[in-house]
Amino acid sequence: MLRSHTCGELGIAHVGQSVTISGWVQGIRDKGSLLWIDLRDRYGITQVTIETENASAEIIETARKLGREFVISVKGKVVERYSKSDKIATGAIEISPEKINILNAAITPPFTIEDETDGGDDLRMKYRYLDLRRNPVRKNLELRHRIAIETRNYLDKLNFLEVETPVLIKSTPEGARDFVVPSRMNPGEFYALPQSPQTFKQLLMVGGFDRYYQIVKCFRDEDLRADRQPEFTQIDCEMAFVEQEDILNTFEGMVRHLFKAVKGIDIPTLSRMTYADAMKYYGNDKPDIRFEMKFVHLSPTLSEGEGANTQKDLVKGKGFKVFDDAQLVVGICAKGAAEYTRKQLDELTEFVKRPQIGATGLVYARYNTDGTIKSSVDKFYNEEELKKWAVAFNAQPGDLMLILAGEEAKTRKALSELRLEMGTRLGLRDKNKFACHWVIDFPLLEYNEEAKRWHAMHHPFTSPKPEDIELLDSNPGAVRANAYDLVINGVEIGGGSIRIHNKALQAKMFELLGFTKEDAQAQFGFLMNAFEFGAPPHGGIALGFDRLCSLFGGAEVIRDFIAFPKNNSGRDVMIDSPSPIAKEQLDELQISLKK
RNA sequence: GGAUCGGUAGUUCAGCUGGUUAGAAUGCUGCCCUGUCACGGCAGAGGUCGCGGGUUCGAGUCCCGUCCGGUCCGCCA
Repeated sequence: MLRSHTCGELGIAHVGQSVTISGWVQGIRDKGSLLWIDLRDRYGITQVTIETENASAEIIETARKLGREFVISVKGKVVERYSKSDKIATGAIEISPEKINILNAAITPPFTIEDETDGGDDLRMKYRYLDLRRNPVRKNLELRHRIAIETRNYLDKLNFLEVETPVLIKSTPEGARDFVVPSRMNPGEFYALPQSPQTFKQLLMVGGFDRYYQIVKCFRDEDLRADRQPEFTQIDCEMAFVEQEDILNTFEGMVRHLFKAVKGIDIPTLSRMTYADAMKYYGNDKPDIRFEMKFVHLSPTLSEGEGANTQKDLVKGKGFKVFDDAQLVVGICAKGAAEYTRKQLDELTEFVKRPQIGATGLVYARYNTDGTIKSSVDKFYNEEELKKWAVAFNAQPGDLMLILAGEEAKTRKALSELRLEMGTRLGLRDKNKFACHWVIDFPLLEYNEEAKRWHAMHHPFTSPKPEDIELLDSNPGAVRANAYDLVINGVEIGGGSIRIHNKALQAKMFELLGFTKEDAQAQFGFLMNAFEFGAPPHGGIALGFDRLCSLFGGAEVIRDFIAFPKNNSGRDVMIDSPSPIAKEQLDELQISLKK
């Protein structure tokens, strides 16, 4: 060993001992006759002190040659410091060196290796191995490790087996785009990298492994985001002989265990919300319930029908065309925001009018602290009518009502964005506060306008609720699935379903999704065949591991919780991939490139 | 595929309405300094203003195109 101790463990108890420590030069402070070297490794920083009066010429010469990030080892005595530091764990001692070895010189790094680095994201990605030396990045990976260990601990105790599934699998038409891998031995044919081990874990259930899990890489060739990488990690789980309730309880237990074991936080029992309510009250299938600010409907909703409840209609027929023509008029009440200035309200209007949000405008009504109500539509609604709004919003003096109108789906989505924006502005989205819940009863199918056909909302193996099966032919969009999402702080952390384990029902699903019998057989015959050999009822869930880590770490970007992440364009700027391959390789694979 | 913000010293940024020699901080180099720990002091080096074209007497600044990066929409069963 090139060290007897790490740079983080020496303290006053070691004074007088002869030790060897190794690490990187964090910095040097040269005061002429006194010179300090901060030596850093994964575990901490230890100060090496050289008094030029007493030190050998060799040591002084070596020390003055050092630069940042040189790798050195220092043999010397632990001595108590003359002036101690309480900023670092080893601040009470320093090393008086007898010998300094330069193990490797280093050129000046392009950014500072400090907690608050001066490096931009791009540079840090290019020199990721330097970025990894920084405390914040290291701590994120330590957190990731801890979450993985605790996940395994929890699942192992419950008899789950970690089983590896193949990475070279088969491309399927459903879902995300596949990354594909050409097969040299099978010219013209391709493997696909798994979007998830979905079918394999179901086959493990058929194979009698009634409790499976895997912390596993998944691959999706879709456009990226701050919380999406082309390769990402899932905690993938499946159980046999269970119903939805069992899955929810088991993984609620896991989430609570992780919060307790990793962060020391006791999470209350997870609440549940139906998909329909999530959309109705939050305009979003993954509501952030750290704060209320539920949607308030000022006109009957589409599902309730035109004029179904005229008493509820507080806005129509007063000559305000925007509301009269709207399919939906819906708003939120921002507590205590009545004092928003014109400028702030204009900002909010601009916010909802951004093309990504897509609202055409924003109506506001201030419930002033003097009890009067001032709205942007006073021309159409008198004080008495506005008071009725306030009642509907349950608004108090000092509150601000924000209202959007328009086509239902678009308006809900826009108001959802506005709600989150207001939550942020009002400081209601504390990253140290965690609100976990289940969204259940997702629709089985959603209609894809572009492809003019039904798509599986979760995936094609999801079972419909038995009581809704009769609707499969008459009203496919109304069929609910035994599908559920785990949502934490408005982030979709996981999702799963009870699967179909019956060949006939699975065949029916494929038919609904527009597969011919032949296509279904060719793509998923192996699964349907397996179902004929005694498939147990089963279901499962998959949790986004990277997202879970970033959530625990209080970040929204998952990149810094991955040792070697890719950028927004799916590139690894450190190794510069993807990259062209040699003509010989292409030839061997029987691949020719389009010009 | 689309929206939007950015690209100026090794790095992070400033640079207004187009106008003299493009600045600051930090890092780097040299010298001084006996208790620093974001050490301090003095001096110095360091620039194809992403790239191409255009407007203009004159472009870091305006226009067009392009490349790269961030965030978002579409997409992500």
